[in-house]
Amino acid sequence: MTESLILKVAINVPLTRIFDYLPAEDCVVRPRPGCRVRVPFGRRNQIGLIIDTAATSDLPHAELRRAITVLDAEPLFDANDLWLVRFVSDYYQHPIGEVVAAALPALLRQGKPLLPLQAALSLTEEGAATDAGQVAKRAPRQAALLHALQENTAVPFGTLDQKLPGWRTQRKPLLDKGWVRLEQVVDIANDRPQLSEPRPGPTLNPEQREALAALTGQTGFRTTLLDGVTGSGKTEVYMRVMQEVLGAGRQVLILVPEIGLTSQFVARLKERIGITPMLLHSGLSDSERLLAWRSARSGSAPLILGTRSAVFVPLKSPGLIVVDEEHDASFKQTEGLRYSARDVAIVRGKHLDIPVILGSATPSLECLRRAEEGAYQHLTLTARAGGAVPPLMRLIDLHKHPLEDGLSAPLLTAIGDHIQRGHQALLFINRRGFAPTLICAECRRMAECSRCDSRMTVHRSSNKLSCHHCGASRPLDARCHECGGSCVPLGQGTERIEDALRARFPGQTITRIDSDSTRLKGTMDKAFAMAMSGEAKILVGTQMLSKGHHFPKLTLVGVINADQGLFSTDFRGSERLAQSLIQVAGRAGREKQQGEVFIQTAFADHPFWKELFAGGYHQVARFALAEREACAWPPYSRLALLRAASHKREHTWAFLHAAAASANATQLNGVRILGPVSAPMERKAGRYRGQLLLQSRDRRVLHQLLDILRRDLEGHVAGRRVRWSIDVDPIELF
DNA sequence: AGCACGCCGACT
DNA sequence: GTCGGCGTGCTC
Repeated sequence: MTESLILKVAINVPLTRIFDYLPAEDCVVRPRPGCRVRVPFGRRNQIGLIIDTAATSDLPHAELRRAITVLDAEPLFDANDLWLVRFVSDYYQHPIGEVVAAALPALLRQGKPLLPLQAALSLTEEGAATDAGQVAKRAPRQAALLHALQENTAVPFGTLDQKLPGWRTQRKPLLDKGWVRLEQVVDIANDRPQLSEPRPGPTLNPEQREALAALTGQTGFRTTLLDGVTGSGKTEVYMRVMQEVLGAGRQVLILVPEIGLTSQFVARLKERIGITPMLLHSGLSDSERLLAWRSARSGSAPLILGTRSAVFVPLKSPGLIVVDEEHDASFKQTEGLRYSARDVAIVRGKHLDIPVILGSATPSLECLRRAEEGAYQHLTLTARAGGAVPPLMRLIDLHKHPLEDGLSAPLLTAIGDHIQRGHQALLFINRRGFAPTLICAECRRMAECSRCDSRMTVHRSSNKLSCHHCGASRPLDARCHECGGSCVPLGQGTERIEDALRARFPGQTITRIDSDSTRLKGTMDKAFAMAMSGEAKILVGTQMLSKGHHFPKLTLVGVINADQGLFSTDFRGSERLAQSLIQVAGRAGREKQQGEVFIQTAFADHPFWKELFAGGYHQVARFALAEREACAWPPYSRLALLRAASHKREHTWAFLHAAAASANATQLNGVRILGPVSAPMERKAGRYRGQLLLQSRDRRVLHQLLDILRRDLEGHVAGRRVRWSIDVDPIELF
């Protein structure tokens, strides 16, 4: 009889192909799609995932090798999960094996069992026949162990540790007597959800009630954009919808941009819904991650809260996906598999036929546009809960108010006022370190990174120059390398602003929060605790401070420098700037106190400010959308970016020209091929970088081109000398 | 990615 | 005479 079963296996290698195998010889476990298999691959063994089974292979039978073993009795991924893996691989032009790897916890990737085996002890027949009472006279502790084993077939070591501390010393004697034997049992981990008493929620305002009404009773797929200003009670609306879904016995998956935002969400869910969500993020150990993944898959976790990669977690009975802070760039992975968790969530929701809710105070233009088209349900919350008033925003024109150490007089006065009233002030500056660069006072040469086309940042706490692009660092130059002149720091960073504030507000507690000050474990929690309690009077920080956190005593926000955002080379510049300003402004004054926001700019007559002050974020968004439509930028077109980097500039260019030629040769209508061009910071970490931008109004044509282009490039010799990647729906163009 | 094969430079 | 450099090729 001819062999008829072929396994289509995804292997974690950067190859687009799926590999065909014959089933293992000793087919104890039936190989089914979604199960892992150990297979011979080249000269080594690899763990792969069976994506599909088939009757035939494109390869002659003789060239197929046989799988070694099937590792899972039950598939890890069901048909829907496998569909998603394939979709993501196709859409993002990424090897399917690497997509599987992104979707699996590390331990499963390494071939560990889904349910870990635990060492256990059980009685032998001899042991069972032994009279424990007799033994107790001479060896009471041995008898106690025998007794503990009496009831069960096999008792895991962990259980014995709890029931009979010190039992381990009796293990060897009993083994020697042949009364007990060692076994391996499946560890039935305690993955029941932690339940607590839910607290009733606040009374909803009319807008919230309306939003809730539009969301309830809906089980099929629909994407809803919940567009609500900071403090409008979006979370309360989510939670009511979640309660409904959970009540129907289905699971809820919540995605948040960063680990830092999970803890407060956890607290609220625990309090309001009475379920401690299962966490799934990069801060977990491998075994914690596996546990969380497993309970999502088995359905024992009703509520799963995770960051980006949690979008792939298998769910037994999915009922709802919520993406909080939908606009946040962290949802897009910027290396390797460059997926957008928000977009994958929507596609997954559609495939599973369940609702997806996207929440934001500053929705991405992509989502606003989809809502405008009617593709998404658009629900708006404009009223702040508890009658809070929106913060007062004002511009400080730096031509009228010169800077002293980065701070203008009106801002300094405001800081003084607010802290005198017992409130807090937050100074926002998107540059960590002491100063953006070091300059020679004589010849005006700036300290440059030797591996990148960039300046090095001055860090005073460590007395070093460091490059924020490649991580290189060296001691501060005392004298200019060129002319021997003395060097001075140029510009402002968080450290320098902190220093300036200390000099001006002596005796006040000032806390700096950026990735340098919070690097040590525990320092971040401590800094945030000081900020929350109001103990710290002045907070200085980067983006880190602006996301999600609620500081009850904060009434003043100062934006030190908004101008880099005004002249961004990226077409998303104004969207980004508006988002980060609104997000940071949202930190000011939540309860009864009205907040104030001061923005320092040297370009007070830039049209951006007129839009922002006239109509807030949504006005900026309207203008930006009109601009994008005129230039056919997303969301009015789709983009894909081919990036390349190599140590030799000519290799990068040769590759990109070959790529452009290949793209042109497809003769596909409706795709614009822009470039190749070099990246604005051409050299980074010693590599010369360049790119080719592909743009089309028709997603399908763009993908047709990408399919061809990728295949061409994979076979091209020029591709072997460079690092290249395709970024579908890039969010950073340069 | 890994791993082997292969063909040219400085060393026990 | 070899050890080892990384270019090239291949993985069902």
